[in-house]
Amino acid sequence: MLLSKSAEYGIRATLYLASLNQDSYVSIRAISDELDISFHFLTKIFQKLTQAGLLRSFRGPNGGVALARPAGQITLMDLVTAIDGPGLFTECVLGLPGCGERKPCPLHETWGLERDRLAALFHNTDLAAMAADLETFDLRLKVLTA
Amino acid sequence: MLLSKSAEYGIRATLYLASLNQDSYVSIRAISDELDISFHFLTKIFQKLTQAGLLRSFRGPNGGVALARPAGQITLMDLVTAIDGPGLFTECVLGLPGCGERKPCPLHETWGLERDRLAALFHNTDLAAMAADLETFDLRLKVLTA
DNA sequence: TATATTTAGGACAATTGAGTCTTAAATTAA
DNA sequence: TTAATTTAAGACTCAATTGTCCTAAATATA
Repeated sequence: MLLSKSAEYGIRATLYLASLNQDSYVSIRAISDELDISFHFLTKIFQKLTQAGLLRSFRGPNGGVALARPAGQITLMDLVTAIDGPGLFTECVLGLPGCGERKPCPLHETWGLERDRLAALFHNTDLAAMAADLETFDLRLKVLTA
Repeated sequence: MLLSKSAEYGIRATLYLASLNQDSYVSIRAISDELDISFHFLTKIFQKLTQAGLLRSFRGPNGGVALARPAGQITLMDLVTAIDGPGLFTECVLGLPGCGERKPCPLHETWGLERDRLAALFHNTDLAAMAADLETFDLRLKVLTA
């Protein structure tokens, strides 16, 4: 359980939105249908991303959501921290509230290195790169229908 | 949320047990008191570890729990998988059930490398090494009392 | 203006994780 | 045998996450 369900859905759906490469708004219903994610649940997740300034939204006919910036300027880190908060990259892996340089827990150093790598990975992976991989390698965003 | 609360508690408590370096059984009550972990909750966690063969337990006066093997032969990986299951090291980071080499999700390759590093870290860190660090660097297992 | 469309947002239900409590079973010692 | 100690195990409560539903607000179009 590295990411919450909300974060998983949010990443998949936003990446799908980016891959459409569309100028106009895309309705949440269309995305939730395509990716088999609950429409209402996805709406809430997108609201978070909109409030975080990662998406734009528009109500009414032909409304929907759109990336607020070019896909190359929205990173996995942006999405994860907007949805799950920064905890994964800041908190002690043993859950000790006061863990830090002064009084580290036994995993502080060793996990710190790994956590920084993970943070760098999330920071250096943007929607444009992922969308390009989607095309190049025929990757997928939804479970295969049986 | 890399690890569950149960896993956090389980690691802390088992490491504390190892650090005592005691031949006889140590009562769960003594450990839960020392680390400020709910006694009943910790009992459940230790039951899992006992059933997984990582701990021995003994009922009655002078009973308690003890490591089932030398501390050098119990790894973080043992503890985490016994408590949280293997999901962290096996499941798709986007939660796609069928994600694999044949039809990978966009993060499959990049997360796979990081996940393997994490798995290696957990696999290569054992209780003896951590207990030694505890002494050497005066690290801590419990929150500081105000 | 009236109607249809679509996001916003709150209330609510279901599920899971976290934590508590009680009783049973095993063991020791008086 | 009796009483005290301690883990085992199940029932139960509480809280957070996940998921559903309904109404309001904004917008476009007829």
